[in-house]
Amino acid sequence: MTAGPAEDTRTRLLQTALRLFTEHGVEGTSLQMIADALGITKAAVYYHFKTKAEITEAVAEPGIRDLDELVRRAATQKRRGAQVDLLLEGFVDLVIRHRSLVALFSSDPGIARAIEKSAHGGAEGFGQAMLGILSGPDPDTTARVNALVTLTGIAMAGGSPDLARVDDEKLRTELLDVGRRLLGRPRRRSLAPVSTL
Amino acid sequence: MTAGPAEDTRTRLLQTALRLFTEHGVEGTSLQMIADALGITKAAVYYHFKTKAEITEAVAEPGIRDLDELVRRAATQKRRGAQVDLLLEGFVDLVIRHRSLVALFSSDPGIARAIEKSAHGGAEGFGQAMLGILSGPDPDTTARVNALVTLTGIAMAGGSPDLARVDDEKLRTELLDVGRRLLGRPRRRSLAPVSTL
DNA sequence: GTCTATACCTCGATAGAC
DNA sequence: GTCTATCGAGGTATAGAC
Repeated sequence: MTAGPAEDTRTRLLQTALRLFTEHGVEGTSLQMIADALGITKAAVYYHFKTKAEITEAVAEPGIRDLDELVRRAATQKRRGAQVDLLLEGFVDLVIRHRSLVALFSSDPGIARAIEKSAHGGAEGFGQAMLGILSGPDPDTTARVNALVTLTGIAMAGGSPDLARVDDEKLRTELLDVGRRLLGRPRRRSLAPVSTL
Repeated sequence: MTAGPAEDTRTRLLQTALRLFTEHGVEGTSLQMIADALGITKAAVYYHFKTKAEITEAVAEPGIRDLDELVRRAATQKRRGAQVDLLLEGFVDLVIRHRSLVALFSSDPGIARAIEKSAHGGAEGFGQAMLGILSGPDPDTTARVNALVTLTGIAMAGGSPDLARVDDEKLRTELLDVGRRLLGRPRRRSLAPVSTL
C-alpha cells in the first residue's frame, strides 16, 4: 500500500488494463496487449500479478469495495424511502467516481466471473441486493422493470463515451434526477444531504 | 434461403452461438465451444462459415436489419413527436423480439466490431442516429442523458435474465411505459397504433 | 456437401539469466 | 524488476478424405 517505484508500474498496469478492457472486453484483452501498451514484456507483467484473473480482480476491486459498502449502508436504513434514496445517491456517486468501470460491470462476462468469488456471491449478488432494495418487498413486474432500467441505465449512461466530457458535478445532478423520476422519488431542492424526508 | 437439411445445422449453429455469446461474451466464446455444444467438430463449423467474424455478423444480422429499418422509418416522420414515438415503440418491439441479442449489442465489444462494417458506420452509428432522434436538435445535457438512459436501460432490462420469464406482451407494455415517462411523452390509452397525437 | 486430420499461431503461464 | 526462451493448451483456419 505504500507509494513507491514498484507501485508505479503496478498502477500504470491497472490503468492500462482497465482501458483495454473497456475497448476490447476482458476476454478480448490479452496479456500481450497489456504488455505492449506498457512497453514491457508479458513476463514482466507476471512479476506483478500471478494470473490474468488476478489482474481483472485488481481492476474491479475499488468498485467492488464501494459497491459493497453502499449496499451494507443502505440495508441499515430503517425506512424504505431512506434506503432507496441512499442507494440511488450512492450508486450515482459510485458511477461518477468509476465511470467506465461500472459500465464494464454491467455487461462484461469476464468481469462477472472475476467478481463471482467476492462477497455477496458476485456481481449477480450485488445486482440482486440493489434490485431488492429499489423494487421493494414482493415487487410486481412494474417495480422490477423500473428498478432494472434505473440501475442499468444509470450505469451504462454514466460509463458512456457520449458523456465522457460532461463534468462530474453536472452528470451527477442529471443522473440523480433521472433516477428519482424513474423511481417516483420526490425531487430534492438542494444537493446537500438531508437527514429527514 | 431455402429450408433444408443444410440450413438446419446452420440455424442450430447460430442459435447456439447466440446463447454462448450471451454467457461468455463473443471473444470468450471459442469455435471449439460452439462445435462441442452442437456435437460436431471445429472444422465442420468452418464448412458453414469462413471465419468467426462471419458467425458473429450472422448472429447480429437480424437485429441489424430491424434496427436499420426502424431508424429509416423514424427519420421519415415529419413531426418530431411522431419520430420519438415511432422510434420508442419500434425499439421496444425490437428488444422484445430479440431479447438477449439487444443486450449483447449494447455491451459486447466483439459484437460492436462485427457491426462496424454494416450500414450507418456500425453500432455506434445506429446508437448515434437513435440518440439524435430521441434527444432532438441541439440537445442539452439533460436531453442527452435522458435519451441515453432510455435506450440503454430498455435494452439491458429487456435482455436481462431477471425478466426472462415475463411474457412478451406484459414486458412490452412496461418498457413502453418507462420509456414514455423518461422522455416526457404522453401515456397512451390503448396499444393500438395512432395516426395523430 | 459434410467432417477428419492437421498446420500454424497466440494464448496464459513458468524458469532462469541479468 | 525486467528480460529471453519455452511450455502445453487451445485458438483460427485449411487440405483433403469420404
